[in-house]
Amino acid sequence: MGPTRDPARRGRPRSQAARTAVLRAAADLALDGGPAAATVEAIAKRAQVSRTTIYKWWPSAAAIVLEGLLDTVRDSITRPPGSTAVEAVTHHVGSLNSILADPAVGPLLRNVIAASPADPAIERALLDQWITPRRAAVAATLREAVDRGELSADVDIEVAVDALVSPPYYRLVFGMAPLDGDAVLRLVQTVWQGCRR
Amino acid sequence: MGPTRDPARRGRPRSQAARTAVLRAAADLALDGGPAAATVEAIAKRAQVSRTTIYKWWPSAAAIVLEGLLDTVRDSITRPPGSTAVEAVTHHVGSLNSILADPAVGPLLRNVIAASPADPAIERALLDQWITPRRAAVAATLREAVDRGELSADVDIEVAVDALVSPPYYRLVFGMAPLDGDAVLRLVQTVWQGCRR
Amino acid sequence: MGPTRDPARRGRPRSQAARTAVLRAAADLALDGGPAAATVEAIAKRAQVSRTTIYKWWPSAAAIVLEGLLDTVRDSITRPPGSTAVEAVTHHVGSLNSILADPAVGPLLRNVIAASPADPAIERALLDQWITPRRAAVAATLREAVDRGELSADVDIEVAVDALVSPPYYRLVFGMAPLDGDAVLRLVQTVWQGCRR
Amino acid sequence: MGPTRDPARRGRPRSQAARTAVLRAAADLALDGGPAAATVEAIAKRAQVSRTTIYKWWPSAAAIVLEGLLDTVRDSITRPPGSTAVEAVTHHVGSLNSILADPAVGPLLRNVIAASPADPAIERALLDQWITPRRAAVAATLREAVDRGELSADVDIEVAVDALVSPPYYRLVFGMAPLDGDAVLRLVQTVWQGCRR
DNA sequence: TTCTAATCGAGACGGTACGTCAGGTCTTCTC
DNA sequence: GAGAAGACCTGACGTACCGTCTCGATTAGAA
Repeated sequence: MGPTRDPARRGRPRSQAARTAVLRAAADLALDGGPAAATVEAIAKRAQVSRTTIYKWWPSAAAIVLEGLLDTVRDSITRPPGSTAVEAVTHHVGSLNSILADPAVGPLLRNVIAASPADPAIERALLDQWITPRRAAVAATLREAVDRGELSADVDIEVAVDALVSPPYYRLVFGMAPLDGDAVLRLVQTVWQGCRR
Repeated sequence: MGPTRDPARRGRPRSQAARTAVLRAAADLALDGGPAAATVEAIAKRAQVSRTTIYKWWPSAAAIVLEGLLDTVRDSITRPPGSTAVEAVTHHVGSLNSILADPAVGPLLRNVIAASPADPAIERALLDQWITPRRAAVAATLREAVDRGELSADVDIEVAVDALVSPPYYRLVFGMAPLDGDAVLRLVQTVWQGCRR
Repeated sequence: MGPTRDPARRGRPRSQAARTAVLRAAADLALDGGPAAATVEAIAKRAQVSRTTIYKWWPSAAAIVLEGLLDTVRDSITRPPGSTAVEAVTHHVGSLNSILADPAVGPLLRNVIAASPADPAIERALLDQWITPRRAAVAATLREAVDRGELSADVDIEVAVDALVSPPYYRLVFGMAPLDGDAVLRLVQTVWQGCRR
Repeated sequence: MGPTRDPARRGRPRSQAARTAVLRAAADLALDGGPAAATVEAIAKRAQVSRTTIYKWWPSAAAIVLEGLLDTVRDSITRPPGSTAVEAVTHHVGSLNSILADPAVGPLLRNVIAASPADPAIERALLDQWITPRRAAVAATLREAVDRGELSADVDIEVAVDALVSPPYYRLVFGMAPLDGDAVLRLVQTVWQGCRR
């Protein structure tokens, strides 16, 4: 209930310019050069920031890319006001697919996913800050539909969520062409129908 | 009409012992140690094979792991004799899920997937030798069901395949718990129902 | 008008301990093992210094040996005070011969000479920092003797220098026994006499 | 005095074509590329000969270069008929200097010298087949002059030989310009005069 | 103002793995 | 039996990044 800002922060404050320069540089390098290009060394050089500073604030290059990623897609889980359950799901899967298909985002996420098996911290962050919230949003909508009787009571929500959201990731991680808008519609429709009886 | 043996193989023949030792070592290292442990250096040491020999036959550590992987799951795309279409699909998705959930296989595939964004050759091989044949098998079965009128004529086969096969991969790459047998059944059922009308 | 200390030296200062350890290790290895033993790898190991640090400061193993060599014989070109020209020349050739005959120096120089045809930088350094200053010292003394009328005016200084200094090198590079003190005396005497008329 | 050819040599005889091709290739490579270029690997490739064959007949690349060198300068120790001692010495030193100054020979010898500290066999061969015969020829001539009273009886033959022959080598191994004809004359004259009294 | 504390930039350092090159040794087939 | 072809192990190369470590320079609030 008191003021949350720390009143006793002495010393030189953290440079916001350095932070954004680093995030920007990491994204740029990763986008044209792949994961191999986004090394701490290269990021430091491009961001005009010393390596020491980077190591002070981030544990790895992948962590930088992930932080930049989460920054850009913050608040991307939305539900159109007044929408029905099926509309909401369609909107969610559609915007998820759009994000992953975005050439300025998808490759970055793919890089972070690639870093995750070697780095438990990345794996955790990815689950907690990316996967789980999105699954929860879809699951809530489905549960609502079940409650309203729109969907069968014995639907396995987790399985339904899997069927709805995994295709865009699957296509991303294997470098396949992303789903187009129609395909997303058909996907949702198919699963939705399958959940009615 | 002579025997099949190649008459013109000059020079010392390739050591099969070395090949298998390398594949074995790579798998072992990757399984307990993650992708970071399966370096060419470490593989060479563990397999008692020289680094140069490895570089002669494989372009990277990931390529070794992939080759070992493809070796172990060779001919894993099967269809139970006399099975109906839905049984065949269920069998396929179930065995795919089992493979990915196998603690001696899944992590290896996850590592290879992680290597793919940085290595176009790995990405290609993964698509051509892993993904495409499996998709084709499922797609053929679905098409057969459509032809027989078991499924609606306007089913989008690619979308249906996506919904059926992507969940196991999705759970693998994000380090989530794999689907259990029941979940696989429900997944297939849901999608199958969704494709009937 | 402050002290001579450099005010603008940023970053971690170079480790003198590492430098001397490397020079020492290189000399030791080269002395018992020959040029083949003094690899950068072996030097790094023996000096307890990382290979990268070595590559940061020296371009090759031979360069290290040469630097150590130049360190140990620094200021070895001296002229006894109050000496006549012939005494000075005798002293110079004698001490040159002693250096090359020194089992802790000669083999090192021989190694560096062996490296020179394959490495222009070594060849240059050898000429500029070893050969030329020594030739110049002898040439100056001879020229002085000519000026004083002790030697004939039409002496070819370069040829005389060659005759005086080359034998110790010749014996070193071919692995022959070095000249002893008497032989040096006779050598100088012979050439000196040959230069009087 | 029967035929010198061994009557009991069974199997395929050694290919002379291979031998000369190897010697030629080694010389060519060493001449434009320095010692680093004349590897067994490169020689085999250029000579169109298998590496195995080379290793069968020569112990190292330097040995090949040396053998080629000795082939080309065979019988180069001559004495002009009817020449006086001083003429003979002048001729010898002059032709030695010419050989070392020859751009098709000097660099090869320099390479072999460079290989000698790391290879006792090369060092031995160089002394036995190159240095010693030449020193012996000069020493014999000098001794003859002493016997005839042309030179002082207390001349140190070894020292005199050193002074006469070492300058060309010295200049070769350090990459200095070779002596020209006049310089050779003055060198011999100087030493000769110095040996008279 | 001066002190104190933190950040930042520069750069050296010990490591690990990379991918390559050459050296030798070997095994097999061909002439 | 000589030679060619080629696989193999060994060891060193020079490079790229890693993560850590000194330093000095900078920038703030606190004394």
